[in-house]
Amino acid sequence: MAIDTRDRILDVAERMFGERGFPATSLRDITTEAGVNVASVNYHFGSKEALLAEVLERRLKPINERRLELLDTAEARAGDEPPELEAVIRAFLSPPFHSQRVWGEKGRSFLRLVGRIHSETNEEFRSTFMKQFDAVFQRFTTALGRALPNLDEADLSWRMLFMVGSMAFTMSWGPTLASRGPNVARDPEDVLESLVLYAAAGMAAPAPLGIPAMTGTGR
Amino acid sequence: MAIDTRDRILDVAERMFGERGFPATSLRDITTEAGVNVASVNYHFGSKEALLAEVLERRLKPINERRLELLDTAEARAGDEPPELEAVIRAFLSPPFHSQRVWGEKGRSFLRLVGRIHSETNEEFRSTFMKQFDAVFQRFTTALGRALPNLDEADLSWRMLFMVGSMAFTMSWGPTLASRGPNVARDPEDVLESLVLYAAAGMAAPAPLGIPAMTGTGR
DNA sequence: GTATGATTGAAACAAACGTTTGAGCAGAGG
DNA sequence: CCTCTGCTCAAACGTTTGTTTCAATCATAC
Repeated sequence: MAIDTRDRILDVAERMFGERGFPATSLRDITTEAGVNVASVNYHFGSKEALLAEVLERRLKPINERRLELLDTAEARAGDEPPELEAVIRAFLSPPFHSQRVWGEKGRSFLRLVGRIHSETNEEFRSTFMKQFDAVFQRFTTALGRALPNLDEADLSWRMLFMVGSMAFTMSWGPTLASRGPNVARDPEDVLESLVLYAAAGMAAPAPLGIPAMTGTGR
Repeated sequence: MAIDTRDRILDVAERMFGERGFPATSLRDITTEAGVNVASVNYHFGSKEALLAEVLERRLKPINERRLELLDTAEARAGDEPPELEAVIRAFLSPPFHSQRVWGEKGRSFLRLVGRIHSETNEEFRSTFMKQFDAVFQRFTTALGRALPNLDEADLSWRMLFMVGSMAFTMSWGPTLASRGPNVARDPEDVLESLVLYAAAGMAAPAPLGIPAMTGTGR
């Protein structure tokens, strides 16, 4: 019957992990809904954690590749100059939101899952998982540092944390907020626009404390 | 022996929920570390979920009260004018960070827990839990709307989501980031300053799309 | 047609979970 | 003295967890 058991499991797992969270979803929940046997998870993936890893990688790999692509073009367009701040931010934020469009409902629950990953897996899983992002973070930190020369390493790191935070939180809570009613509901593409504007303005805020290196945009 | 079993359980639960997450922490983990019997949790709190609720309320109640206090003074200081944007934001963000100072290590793991709450409890728990925040959100949304008259309801809601996202994420990941080394480590009070600056700039960003009601970068 | 290797099925596994039980203990009030 | 109340304890409760087992089934190549 099953056209492809593997994919059926991946799809259902993605949705359920996103809706209920990883620890709260049992393998039997998944396999029952997918109409496959419990054993097939361990047969195809090895373990529940390995299933999660595969669910993530399947979607995240193209997202991160796209991020680097967009950053490449932004940097190429700037030539020797520092890349444009908003372009860098957009290169980082837009791929996951754009994927939401492409993947429809599936993509949406995946985004909620990504928003949750940071908080509901154990440390060792995260660290092995985060290696996928090392190259991405490295490149974007460098690019942001060039676009914002008045910020030191600490400022950059913390502001990137702020940005990733709004992104992750928006991914997991956006659907909930949007269900509040037509007054606040927004097209994902518009949410992205808002987020890019917000992050760009936040990034460009004057450096804190009394560490002005190039004090630019004063009040 | 136990001076106060209740408090011992609360303290250990707070730390472990913060470190490992709620679903990943078993009652036996908690009671073993606290040196008390497993049954005492159900005796004193009724259930594991009720324990979590009490852990949260114990710290969150004074935080939210303090938020409203600070907002009161900010609005009083402004008289009939809209309150100052940065003051409103600071009123919202500073109490949890300040509590980190007061409570030391305990407060820190609590902040991590708060950052996680949004993603690792089931929907019904969250909705009953979120009622504590309704009044706070209401007041702050109104205040922000007065300080930023060029934003409509949707803009305000989403930007508040962005702000809460950076806050929650910083709470749960700040300690990890700070452990990266002295180049990025920062005093909690300084992180708060960065976050306030970032959020204030993001909030004050021009309204997105083509919905300018009062177009302008500020007042 | 039959052999072969990949996949699925029902059932069982041990371990861990949150919760409950009921006996036992301490101290205060009468 | 006894009794009552608040609390702790070891043990067991019934589920559910992720994982394993092994026979049955499938598709494909010989």
